[in-house]
Amino acid sequence: MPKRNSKAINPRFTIADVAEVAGVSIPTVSRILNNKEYVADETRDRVNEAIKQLGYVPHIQAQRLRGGASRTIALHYPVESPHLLRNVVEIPYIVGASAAASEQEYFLNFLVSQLTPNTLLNMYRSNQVDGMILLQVTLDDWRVNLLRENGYPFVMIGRCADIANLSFIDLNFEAAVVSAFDHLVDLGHREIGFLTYPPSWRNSKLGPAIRSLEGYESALQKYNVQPYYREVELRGVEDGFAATHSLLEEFPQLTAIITTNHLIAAGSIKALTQRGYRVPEDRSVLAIGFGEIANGITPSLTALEWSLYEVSYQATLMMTEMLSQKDSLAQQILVAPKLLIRESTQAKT
Amino acid sequence: MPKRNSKAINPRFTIADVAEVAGVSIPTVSRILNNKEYVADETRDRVNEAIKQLGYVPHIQAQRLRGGASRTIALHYPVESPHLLRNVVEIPYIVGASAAASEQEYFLNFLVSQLTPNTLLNMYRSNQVDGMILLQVTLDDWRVNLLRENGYPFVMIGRCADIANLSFIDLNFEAAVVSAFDHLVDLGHREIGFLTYPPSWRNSKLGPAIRSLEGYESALQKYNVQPYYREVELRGVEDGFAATHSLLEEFPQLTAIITTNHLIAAGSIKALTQRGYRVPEDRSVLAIGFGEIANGITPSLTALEWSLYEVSYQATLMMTEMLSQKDSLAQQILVAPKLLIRESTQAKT
DNA sequence: GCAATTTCTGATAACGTTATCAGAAATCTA
DNA sequence: TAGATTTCTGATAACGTTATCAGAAATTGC
Repeated sequence: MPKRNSKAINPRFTIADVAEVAGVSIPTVSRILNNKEYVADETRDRVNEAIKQLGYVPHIQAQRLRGGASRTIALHYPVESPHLLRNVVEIPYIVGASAAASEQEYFLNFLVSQLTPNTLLNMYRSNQVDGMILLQVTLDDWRVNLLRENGYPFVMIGRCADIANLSFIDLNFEAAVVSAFDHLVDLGHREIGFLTYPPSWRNSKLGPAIRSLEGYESALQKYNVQPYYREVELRGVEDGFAATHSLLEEFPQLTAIITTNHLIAAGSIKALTQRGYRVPEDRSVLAIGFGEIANGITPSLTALEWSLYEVSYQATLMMTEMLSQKDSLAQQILVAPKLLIRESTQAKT
Repeated sequence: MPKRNSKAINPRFTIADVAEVAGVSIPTVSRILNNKEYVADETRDRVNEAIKQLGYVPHIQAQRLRGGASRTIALHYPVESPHLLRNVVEIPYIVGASAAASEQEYFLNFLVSQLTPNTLLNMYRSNQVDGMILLQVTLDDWRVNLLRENGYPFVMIGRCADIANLSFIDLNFEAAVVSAFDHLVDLGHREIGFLTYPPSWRNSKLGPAIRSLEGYESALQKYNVQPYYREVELRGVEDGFAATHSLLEEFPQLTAIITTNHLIAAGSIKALTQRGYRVPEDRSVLAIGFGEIANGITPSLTALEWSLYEVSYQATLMMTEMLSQKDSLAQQILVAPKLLIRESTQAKT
């Protein structure tokens, strides 16, 4: 038995130990580990036996030092105040990415910190990551510009304005808003209120905010209906509650409300109830978004929903494919939401 | 300007390039990078200038190969079917761990896959991680046993039965259940139903299930009240809905319900409403758990809540401390929940 | 049966960093 | 001022792996 690493309680064997036990040279062991050709069956068996006997596992940093790639992908979710993070809907993003990364034999680093341009570039320069998946992409996102300029691989969940040659997977918010109107107009509603993303999102050019409004414009034209809308902060139920009151104060004729967030919808329902309306008998509420909350609300929420797990799973596959085939073309995918009819919408009486 | 790495679009400079530009030797650059003593100020300035000029960043795999540690912590959250994962409450666990890891200059790998004993050990053996944070720890958890036997560092969120010399941070479920009774008995309730974790959790000896029941026993004794309880699956609102109906069918005298999950509480409220009770005027509902949903439910949920962000932040600090000081003692922390009085409980009339 | 080819194996160098050591230069001590 | 000490720097080796090359052994071709 070769000498053990005295620093650790448990032995850490190296390729040299395996070679010694099997009575071969180090490169021969390496060849067998990497399934190279030209190895005699008898030798292979003997080496594999030694590997098994020692419980040998290659030192991953050494492999990467020689090999170049770090086989690590980072998922960057920029959060200003992580400890205040309360909206809990995005975990499927992380789980989906983690699952896909594992399957492709990559590691997934999850990053919530605010990055500076330098720390972002250093992620690549230090070989810490091979590629990144960016969440919360704005229309003019400095991360995208910087990585594009420097030729570092990345995939967006969401997208920026200039998407030439960039890979992304995005939720189709335009289609979502139009579908929301489709459903409600089908049910006979014509006076429809819309609670959309806050001005801050629009000002920082976040995709959902911008494209929801574009979808809203299309829907208004398509059905020749009047605009009734508010831009709402997404901090929680209270914001939906206040905005719905404000909207109905000005436009009491509304018979349905569309929100871009489930909690906001919960606030709408609260406000409508307080004003003496029953949901869905008197007024309908339709949410665009995601999250288990849809079932927790009374009445449960009819919603246009996306599977965030699928989205980030796909994004991660796009990333690993991009890394394995250097010259692959940019992939651009838009995902339409699914209409899940629950209890909060009903035909206009 | 030294030669560039022709493989990359962008240059990757090494310590040798810096040394050449600054006109010093490689070890001198290394010394400056690592803030070692005995470097002339003039030399230091010249080298820093070169580093800045080249945008040099150390190759992280090379550092780790030489240094031994990988400065990576993995957060293991075992999920049987990741794509089916719907309960979205645990994201603060990930965010908290990620934030703490960044601050301590560690990387956080998030793992959802089911691990085998071998893959778990190989995480350490291959130097992929220095330590792990384990979620969903059972009372007799094979991961704990294996890592303990092999002397690999880990921290539990939750805990197993034999905690001698192990570090963990756990939610104090016993105290939570007792506090729940404190609050309701204070309000005059005596006939209190309890919806607790499913039998499967109890059978696989998951801590919350076991210790909630222990807290339940204490509370029953403390207030000399009768037990009325159901073990409930936690798939969603429907489970709470059905269990509450079942419980009230048998014990119509109940005036309050305690649940161990916010969605289950939402189901309880639905069932109570359907049976003609107003919440909180006629019946009270109190949840033990976490998540923004508490505000989304109508009426909003009075609850005993934990900050999962804080919990995983602390767990990660425990891990990094353990890694930096070899012989530190095991830390064991129990966190009591905070009572947040919202709308769903009220004095018995 | 001898050259040409294929199969197999090991020496050596390299990846980019840090640790160790030794020697040179500068400073201090008496 | 000579010796001792401190400050500074560079040569060299090492971390654990993979790639390249060359040479030995086995197989093939004519």
